[in-house]
Amino acid sequence: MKIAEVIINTEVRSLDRIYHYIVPDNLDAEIGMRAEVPFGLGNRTDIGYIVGFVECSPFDNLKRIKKLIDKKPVISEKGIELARHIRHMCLCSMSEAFRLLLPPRINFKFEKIVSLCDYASENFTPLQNKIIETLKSAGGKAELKKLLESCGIKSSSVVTSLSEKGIVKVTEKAVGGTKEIQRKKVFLAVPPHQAAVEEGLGKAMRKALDMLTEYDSMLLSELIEYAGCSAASIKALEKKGLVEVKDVTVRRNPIKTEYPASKALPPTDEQKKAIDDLKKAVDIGKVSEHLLFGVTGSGKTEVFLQAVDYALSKGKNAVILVPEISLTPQMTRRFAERFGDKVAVLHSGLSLGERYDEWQRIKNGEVSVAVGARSAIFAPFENIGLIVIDEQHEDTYKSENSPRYDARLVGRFRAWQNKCPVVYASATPKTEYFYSALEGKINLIELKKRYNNLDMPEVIIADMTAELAKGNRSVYSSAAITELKKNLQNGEQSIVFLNRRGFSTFVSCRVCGYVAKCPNCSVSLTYHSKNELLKCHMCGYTEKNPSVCPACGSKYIKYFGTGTQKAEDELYKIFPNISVIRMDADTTSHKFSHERLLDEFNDKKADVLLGTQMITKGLDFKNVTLSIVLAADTLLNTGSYRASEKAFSQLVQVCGRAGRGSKKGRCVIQTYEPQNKVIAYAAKNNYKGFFENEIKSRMLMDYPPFSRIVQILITGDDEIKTGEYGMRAEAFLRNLLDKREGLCKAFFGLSPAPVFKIKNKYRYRIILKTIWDDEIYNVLESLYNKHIDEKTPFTLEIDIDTAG
DNA sequence: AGCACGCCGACT
DNA sequence: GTCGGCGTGCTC
Repeated sequence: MKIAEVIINTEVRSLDRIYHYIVPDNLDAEIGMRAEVPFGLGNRTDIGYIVGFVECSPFDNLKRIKKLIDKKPVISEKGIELARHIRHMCLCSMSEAFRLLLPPRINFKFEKIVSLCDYASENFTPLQNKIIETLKSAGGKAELKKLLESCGIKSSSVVTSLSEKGIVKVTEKAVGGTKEIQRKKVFLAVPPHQAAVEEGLGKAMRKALDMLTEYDSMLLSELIEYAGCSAASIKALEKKGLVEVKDVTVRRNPIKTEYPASKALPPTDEQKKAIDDLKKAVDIGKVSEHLLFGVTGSGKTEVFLQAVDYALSKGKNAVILVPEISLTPQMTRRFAERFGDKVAVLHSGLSLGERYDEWQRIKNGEVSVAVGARSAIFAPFENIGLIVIDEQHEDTYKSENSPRYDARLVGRFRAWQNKCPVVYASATPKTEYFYSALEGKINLIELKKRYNNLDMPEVIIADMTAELAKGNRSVYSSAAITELKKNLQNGEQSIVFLNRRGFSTFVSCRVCGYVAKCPNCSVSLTYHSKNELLKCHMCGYTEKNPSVCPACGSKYIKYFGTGTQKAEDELYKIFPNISVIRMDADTTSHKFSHERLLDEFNDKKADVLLGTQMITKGLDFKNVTLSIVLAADTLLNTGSYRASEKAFSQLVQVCGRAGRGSKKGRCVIQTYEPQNKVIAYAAKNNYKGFFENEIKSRMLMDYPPFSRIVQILITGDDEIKTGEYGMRAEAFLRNLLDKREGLCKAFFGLSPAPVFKIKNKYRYRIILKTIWDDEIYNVLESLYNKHIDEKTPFTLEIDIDTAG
């Protein structure tokens, strides 16, 4: 008898184990297929993943698989092995891990439908009567959950009793699955000039219409959000015949395939060595790790392209990860130019249908290269010859929601499975990785020269304390102003970069000190000038910007902080004729506005591009010769042990934006701390100097890679009870650690998390520092399993700083 | 989670 | 007695 080992697809962690099912003779079950199986006392139908077969089972009364969902396995055996690995590393369930390996929404659920049968009148209990009456008024059919809800009944035993008597019938219906999502889209129904002169519209309607004129068509939900109007306003516009609302399937073409084919460029000596190293690693048929350490503009992409080309020539596939693909269309473009329709693109900007299609193309072997963001590391290739992780220092490689996997570590595991090389590339590698490279655990490949031997930009550090002493109270240093003036005269473009952290815009009252705070989270609300709203960055709560102080009634309530807005205003004050494009969360909330603003800047429609983090990412403007960093010190001192590393990499990145064309670039870094070592090393683009300094301080402070930092986050609705549960978890953990001498180096017991309340949940944390050893995973697994077993109303999340 | 089983108070 | 609420324990 053939017995299948099955993992039930469920959110419930306590069901995360193998169940045995008899495979009926007529079914061709294979490992990696999904099946419909009866589960639980009521034998409800659930989806199960077949992960193996056994000859006999210690359980009697095995149930039988009902039917197979897939004709071919959706997950390979290597995929199952990968899921097990993810489960261990991320402390998640198998079905959560499987979800990462599959396109979104391919699984569905079964709903129970109750339908009324013909029956002879009987004496019914009041509740039974209520059910029958409700069913009658619903047309004889209703979904079980909704039926019980509308009758105000909590247990389903009444329905069971009716079903046993044959008065109702309970059936199952599959719901969900890979259906395209239909969304409402608003189109302009009249020519733009007519829309512009249309009269008799309210303020909200006018704004919505103007916005629509600008973009031609927008999703209804987006239009409502960005125009700050209501659905009623749009309805009114529709009634007037000015706009049309249609249902559309959201779909965009991921790659415009008409790119002209590109050929391999002749590599420089350094590039050639790098390419040869990787080719050898592909040939050797063993797992290997490489750190491609190359300054900006050293031609790393060309190295990837030629190494990938080689892997493909050996009949293998390749995976290329970029930090955030919607910000780096260049990468997709260059791969599409070189490999044409052999490339699949995967990222969050794709519609469900597109993602499903791309996944299928990979699975069916129609493509051999996958380029994408974090989740593309799960591209369902069977035979990988090369994995590339570009800009490997970026935080986006670690997932922020559960399962919190690190794509770099997943890449390493897949490289091990596929016996192939994995390449981490960066101009400013993560400290742990560079350390590993120096230790010889990772092969270090250096690209020291910039392509075409471009000079690195000249960097000026402006001491803002001295500026202040000289009486300059402006946001801009005199050096910045001088350099900007030069650029304006020469018709060259400039970039002004602000760190979001130093420039938040919260609203407060000058009279009583009231600060607008989120009612659900312990953070201040942020002001958005676009739609005059206050928004919470944690939970998305919004309210109207108050005109008088809600606490004291004063009119002197203003938004605070020198935001991007202020930096822009000051530019206009100093240079009245300057044209500036401002890019921040405020001006780019619309999906396409980001690309549009960048295109405008690229077309030289503005002198200055001013913005936050988002303007530093992989942009390549040839005419930019000056970049200015405001308040560089706010990048430091963030309290995280990774602050220096992050600040360094951002400063280097901003400097690198200047002088990518034929002209030499300049960069002005403004700071109140001009003697700061991190800034000094960044100014000289001296990574190795920075690294030496950083690794010493990491060793001194016992931070990674010399230790592991673990954070345990406990959240719950009730402030006191959550704290109490946290104390119990802490005691349990301490006990576990006591049994393993030498594992834990430091234990910081339960304390409120930095943001104590998010979405009305109270948050506590425990932090530990342990030795660099995998044993900690076992300890945390025990803690986690105990938490699951206890079935409390609290959540316990564990974050192991795995990078390294 | 979802479902059954079993215990117990309320109500005919 | 019977109905139905609620706590407990299991799911191959």
